[in-house]
Amino acid sequence: MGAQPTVSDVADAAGVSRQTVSNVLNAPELVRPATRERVQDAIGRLGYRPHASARRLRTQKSSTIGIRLDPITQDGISGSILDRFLHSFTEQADRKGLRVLLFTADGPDDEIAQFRRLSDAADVDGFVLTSTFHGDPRTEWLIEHGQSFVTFGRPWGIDDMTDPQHLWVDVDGRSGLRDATAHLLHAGARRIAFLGWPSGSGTGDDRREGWLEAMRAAGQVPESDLPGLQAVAEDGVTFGAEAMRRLQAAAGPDGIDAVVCTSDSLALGALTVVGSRIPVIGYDNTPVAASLGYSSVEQPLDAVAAGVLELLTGAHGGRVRADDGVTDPRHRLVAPRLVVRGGPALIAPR
Amino acid sequence: MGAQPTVSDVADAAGVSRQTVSNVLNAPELVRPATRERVQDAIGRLGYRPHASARRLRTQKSSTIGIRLDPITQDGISGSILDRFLHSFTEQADRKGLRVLLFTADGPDDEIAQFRRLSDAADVDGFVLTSTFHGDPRTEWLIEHGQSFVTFGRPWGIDDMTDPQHLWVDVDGRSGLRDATAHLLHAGARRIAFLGWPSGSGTGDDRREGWLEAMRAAGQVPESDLPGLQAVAEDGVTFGAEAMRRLQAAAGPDGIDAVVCTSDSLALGALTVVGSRIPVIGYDNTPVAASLGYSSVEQPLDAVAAGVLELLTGAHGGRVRADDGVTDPRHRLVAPRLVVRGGPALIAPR
DNA sequence: TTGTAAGCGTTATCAC
DNA sequence: GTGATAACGCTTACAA
Repeated sequence: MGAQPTVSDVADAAGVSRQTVSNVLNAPELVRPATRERVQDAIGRLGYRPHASARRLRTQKSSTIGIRLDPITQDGISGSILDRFLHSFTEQADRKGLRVLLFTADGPDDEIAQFRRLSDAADVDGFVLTSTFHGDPRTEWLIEHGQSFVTFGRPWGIDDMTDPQHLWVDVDGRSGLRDATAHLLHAGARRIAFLGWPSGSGTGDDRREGWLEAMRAAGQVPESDLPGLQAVAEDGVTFGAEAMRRLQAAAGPDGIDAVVCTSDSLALGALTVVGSRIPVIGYDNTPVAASLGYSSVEQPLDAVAAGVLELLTGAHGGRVRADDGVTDPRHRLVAPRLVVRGGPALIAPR
Repeated sequence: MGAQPTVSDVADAAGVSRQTVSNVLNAPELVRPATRERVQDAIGRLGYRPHASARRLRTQKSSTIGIRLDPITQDGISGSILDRFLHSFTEQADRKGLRVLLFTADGPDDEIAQFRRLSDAADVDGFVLTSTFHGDPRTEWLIEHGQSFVTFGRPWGIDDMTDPQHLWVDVDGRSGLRDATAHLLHAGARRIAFLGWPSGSGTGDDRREGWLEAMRAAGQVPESDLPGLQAVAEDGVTFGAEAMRRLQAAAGPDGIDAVVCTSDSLALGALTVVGSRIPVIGYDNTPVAASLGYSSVEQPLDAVAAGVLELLTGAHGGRVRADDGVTDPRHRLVAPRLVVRGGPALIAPR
């Protein structure tokens, strides 16, 4: 390895000044083609690479995005969703010359402490937040402290959704569940149940709306029956199973023709109860849904990552944009896609 | 927010020189308590935080570890294992003042290109590699180029395992499967089958050895029957199901009492075939195993992360160590733990 | 114990 | 178009 060559070394090797080397790198058009070539050649020969920290110090830009790793969940199977987003985001960020720095935090307050730490130390130029929730204190702090950030997930407060300072990208869960429900209706199902999270979670309520809309549009079930076709549970396979049993008990003589869920975990729980007797559609299209063969609504994470990045850097790419100059739309709502599968693999009975 | 204060600002505020401020931060014992306190006070008042890039430039240390995000797998459910490791690693690294930088790569060659990019730019001081495999070109490159690194996973080449330049931490999969098999034997099972990956994968062969050892130690099944109690398949739920069927077909009249697998994906596949008729034990203790309630061998990822970090930084913590001065054991083999569960939730038949 | 001076590798400013 | 000079914020000799 030996010491890495510096601009000076390249300059000497090419017979030019340090400055010219820098220009070749950062403003090639200012440099005469012949010289440029000579410098490029020296760069290649010496294997020169700019020293990232030096450049960051000088330019006062870290070209680094901070992102918190979600806490690991116990009873869910959807951990891989952030994983996939992260993968896609890292890959795309890399192509724009941005690095992704990880951190962890115990709860929102700790996360805010981390924001402060990382931004004060000029370690990052901006943040990506995931799992936004109702009355999220994190975005407030970030706005107040002039930090660039984009959230994967809408702000769920009353007016927050149109706050020009809050850039966000989200998946249109409502349309996802509308599509899932419509698909089942089209396949002949009438009484389609909804299995979701307790209300108040924003995301969950939104998805529930999609089911409601589709059910009302179809008009196959009287409005008065709709409440009985819903059950809520915390996310998790066991909770899903439990809620499914409640649903069956409450369904009355007509029963249930199909189920749509707000997560693959709930769907899997439901499936452990109903098996392949009735179709169950999940949400997130996790590997588990794919493996077991049940339908699920897929979030287009590549598109989400691209949107987040675009909002963060400005459409033209490059470095993280300053606060001002935001002229593009400030949020993106991307449509999910229903992945239809035959039905779950059968786990043979005892 | 305004500009961040610098050492000079703190020095002025405390009525000392820049140098003294730096000493308070990096060598407090050199500074008289009274002055130290005055400086600390000014730091607190101004909210001073050292500029990370400036410090890194000066010290020629990035205090950053690079880690590649595994490619996302299609048919597997174990993606979350790296996820959990990453979480634990990031958290522990953070406590030692190390940052974790992410990158992605398409295959080993591309990953090596990334190594070069990140190390040439002095963006990272070292790497953590996951998913090592037979004849892994990555470690060779890293050694050759004097880069610090630790692998999660043993080197599987002939002599590589004792290569003093290759630090590694791994989970003792052999003992994991030995325990799993022993547990089943203890519970009364005799003919225990092994469902694993095609030989050559190091990790898989090692785990298979554990099963073999336990079976031979028990002596309940004649040696000549053992080959018939094995099936191999690529990792994945559907592959696992298929292999399980082959296993049943080949088992002969005595059948199979239980199955141990090299992954939760294979185990789930097997379960879709045998249901709860016979016990199946997986590997990785993924959320899916927990949710569905089948037993699995858990990798102690916190311990692995701690080991990796320790090897990377030296037992005393702090910064990433230089190449020389490695006196501690150069690898850690940590024992996994069998998590016993009642049996899989039943997916009702059609 | 504290202060002075130099330099880490880069880029921005301004002469030439 | 190219080159000297300064500065980004920090740490580390070395001198006081």
